[in-house]
Amino acid sequence: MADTQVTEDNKLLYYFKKWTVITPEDESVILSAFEPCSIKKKKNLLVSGKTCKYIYFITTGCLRSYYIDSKGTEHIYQIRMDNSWISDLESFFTQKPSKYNIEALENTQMLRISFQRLEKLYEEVPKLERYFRILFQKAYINALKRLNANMWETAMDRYNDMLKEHPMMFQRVPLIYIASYLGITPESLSRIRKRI
Amino acid sequence: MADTQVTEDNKLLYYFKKWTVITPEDESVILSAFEPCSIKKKKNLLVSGKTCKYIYFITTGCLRSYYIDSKGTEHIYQIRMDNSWISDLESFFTQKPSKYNIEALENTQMLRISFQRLEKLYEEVPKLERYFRILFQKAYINALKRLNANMWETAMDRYNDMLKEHPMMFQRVPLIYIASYLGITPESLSRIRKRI
DNA sequence: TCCGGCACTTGATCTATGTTAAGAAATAAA
DNA sequence: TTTATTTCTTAACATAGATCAAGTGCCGGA
Repeated sequence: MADTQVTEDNKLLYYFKKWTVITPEDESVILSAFEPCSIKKKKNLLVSGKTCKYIYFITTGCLRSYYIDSKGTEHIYQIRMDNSWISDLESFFTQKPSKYNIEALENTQMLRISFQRLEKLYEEVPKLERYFRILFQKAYINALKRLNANMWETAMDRYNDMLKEHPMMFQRVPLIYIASYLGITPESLSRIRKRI
Repeated sequence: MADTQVTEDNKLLYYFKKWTVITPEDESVILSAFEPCSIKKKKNLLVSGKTCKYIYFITTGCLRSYYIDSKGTEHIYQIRMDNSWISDLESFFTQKPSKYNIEALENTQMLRISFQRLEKLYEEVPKLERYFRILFQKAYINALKRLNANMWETAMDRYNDMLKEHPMMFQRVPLIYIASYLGITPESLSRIRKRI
């Protein structure tokens, strides 16, 4: 178990170090700010109406975030797997109730940090502002790409792009969720797959 | 003219100060890093194939960024007016050729900073990392909202949302551009407007 | 090991939006 | 003021993807 712990922590630091300089002293400050947590498959990490208290770095596992529209239909806007972040950022940063749900698609291990603790951590390790600045820059650019694809490309093109860029997802995530993430119905996705 | 200059600069600093602490010494460092520039209506700030060398803070004016698909159709992904930033961030941060064009819809005044100069400025005024971290956080959240709206709401709902959130745009931007920004054709927008 | 529900597929029909084409209104240019 | 160009509207028709409905296969829990 102790060994597993170390591996998880190293991956978090590994990503921090990709974009900013972290001293050995910073490392222990950072590690102590995050707390490990885990969730079983099909359980909820966040429920609509509650405030999102944490951002989570997924060490291993898979989660989806979605909202339920006025007709009761679920719409998935994120699917995240190992070594990425998940949260409802709007709720997290405003500390107001969320419209979204986050559910585990697999048993999942994470490292989490609360809003207050993160604000304190930015003061203790200002270099982290740089890491998160670059993280959000990239996330923003990706969101715009996905937006363009959804507005101007066919569902089939989006499906093929996803096959190329996230082949692992098709191994681990049911097609009904991938369909919703692509902005189409499971029936349409099924027809698209038949055509190939 | 000198007076105009001061007003412009104050607005830039005003936005920086909203989210981070800027000392008087920092102020002059920041102001000297940005260079004023302007562009006439219908002229291009960025042409597809060229690398985007600057990010621009619009002091007054209006610009659109768009790309041209394989069929030759223009698709607008950003319309920006006074006191906001415009650039092709992907090209800017990677310093590789852009797929996008940026064109002035009005005579526009801006403050610009190059990639190298911005990197240097981050070192001179590390607090700016915080400002841009928060800026990109918000931009990312907005991009996801726009994505959700485009995937799951009707064109009419998106039009009404835009009327509410950006009423000024309808005064200053032709409907053909707003239609493209909303992800529909001018004909569809025209029909939507007739129904109201 | 059997059952019940979830995941996936297929077909028929429907609908929002796109496409094509044309003309009116508004704005810019001459 | 006249002309040219861009913006906006309207109508007829086309289509991608949604909806509704039904059926198959599979996995996990009693």
